[in-house]
Amino acid sequence: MGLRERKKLATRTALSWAAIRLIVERGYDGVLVEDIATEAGVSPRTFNNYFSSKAEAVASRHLDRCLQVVEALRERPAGEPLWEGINQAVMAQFKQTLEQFKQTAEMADRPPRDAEAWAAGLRLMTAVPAIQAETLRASAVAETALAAAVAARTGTDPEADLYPKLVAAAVMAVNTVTFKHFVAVGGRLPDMKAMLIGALRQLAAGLPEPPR
Amino acid sequence: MGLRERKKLATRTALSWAAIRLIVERGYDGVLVEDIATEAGVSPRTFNNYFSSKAEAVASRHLDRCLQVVEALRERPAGEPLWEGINQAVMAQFKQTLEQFKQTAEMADRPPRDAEAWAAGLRLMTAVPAIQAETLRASAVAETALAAAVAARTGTDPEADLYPKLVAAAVMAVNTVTFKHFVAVGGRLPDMKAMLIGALRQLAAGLPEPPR
DNA sequence: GGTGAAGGTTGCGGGGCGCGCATGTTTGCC
DNA sequence: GGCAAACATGCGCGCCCCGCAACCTTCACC
Repeated sequence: MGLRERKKLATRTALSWAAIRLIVERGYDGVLVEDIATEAGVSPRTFNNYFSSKAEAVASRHLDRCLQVVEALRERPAGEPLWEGINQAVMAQFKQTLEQFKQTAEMADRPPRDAEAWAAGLRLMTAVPAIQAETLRASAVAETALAAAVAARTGTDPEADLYPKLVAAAVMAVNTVTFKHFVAVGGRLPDMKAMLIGALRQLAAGLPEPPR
Repeated sequence: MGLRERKKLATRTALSWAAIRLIVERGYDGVLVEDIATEAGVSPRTFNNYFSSKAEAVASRHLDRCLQVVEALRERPAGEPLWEGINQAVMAQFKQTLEQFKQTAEMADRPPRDAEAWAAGLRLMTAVPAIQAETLRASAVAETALAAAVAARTGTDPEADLYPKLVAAAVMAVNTVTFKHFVAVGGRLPDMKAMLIGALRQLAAGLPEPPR
């Protein structure tokens, strides 16, 4: 990867993190595009070369995370059963989310005792309609890619067949629900891993009636 | 329902239809909020008393449709199996969507031969990022309501239990996929009904591997 | 029916946003 | 080393969204 592309990626990431940090701290309306650009060390005009709105900048991290799941699935051994591969891909990315979460807190230069304030800000941020909308759109984009990966793995047609789309939608749904819960509990995860696995298993097995 | 509320609802609906009609005809950027307001017979300022963006006005019809599914499920007899109720609720609303679709075309005052132009406009409209995002958010809102309905029906906890959320997410996913296909084929529906039912059945039964 | 309170609509004004365009600067390639 | 493409930036404009204040309609209670 050339210098050019690396720089672009760095700028993009910096803008996205800056947007998240500032908005978590000051609230969505308390942050101008100008602030984000300044924080990332570029001009305000440049912000809109990368993102077409504040919300998109925020959701961009989410999009990247989701696309990594797709990447992970594509790299699982070909002979592996579909749902085993999905399990592994999702779990791998889940661990990485934890890393990122810690990084975020560190990047915000916060002592651990402010963790609750950070979590509260996160909750507030995810409650903003525009951010919800853009985050969901990111999920939808990733879902399409995931469906393609599932189709490739199961030998189905990504356009004509319903199965890969259904699987993709179901997996993304689990991802979304889990992420919401993650934010709701403020980043502390009691048995979230088990929850993720359990949800995926339920999906694969079907949902005829509530467990137990 | 008093006169006041009826008027409000009428204005809201009129604004939403006007937004859809104009945008399908002229494209998203070819329509100003002012145009929509004029079309609906209110002042531009009033538009933003009902919707906080053009995209939200468009998605509002989708939201209403989704919430009707929830309503329909709530009105199914209590003893009925969950997935039977879901099937009926979804199918009932699907029929209504057809009605609405015809109505839309009629409201646009178009002879049937312009159906392709209308469909093309629709496709264009649904490709606009802001509209995609807002539509997905509407789905998410409805999903929450659906989860609550499922919880009520299955005696599970809408907050703590994962099952109702998973069911809701899965059903909404089917709805979304179907709607996309609906738009993709331009409103002509070969065996979409069977497709819907089949998808719902697959979900209930589980997705361990592709059918056949 | 009359009347006050609540709820809606509208015009005005302003800050912010998103983007097209033109210009200067950096990167990649030969 | 030099050229072309890609990128960052400044400028400017039109639109959007919303707060505010004034006016008008509906509703409930008398």
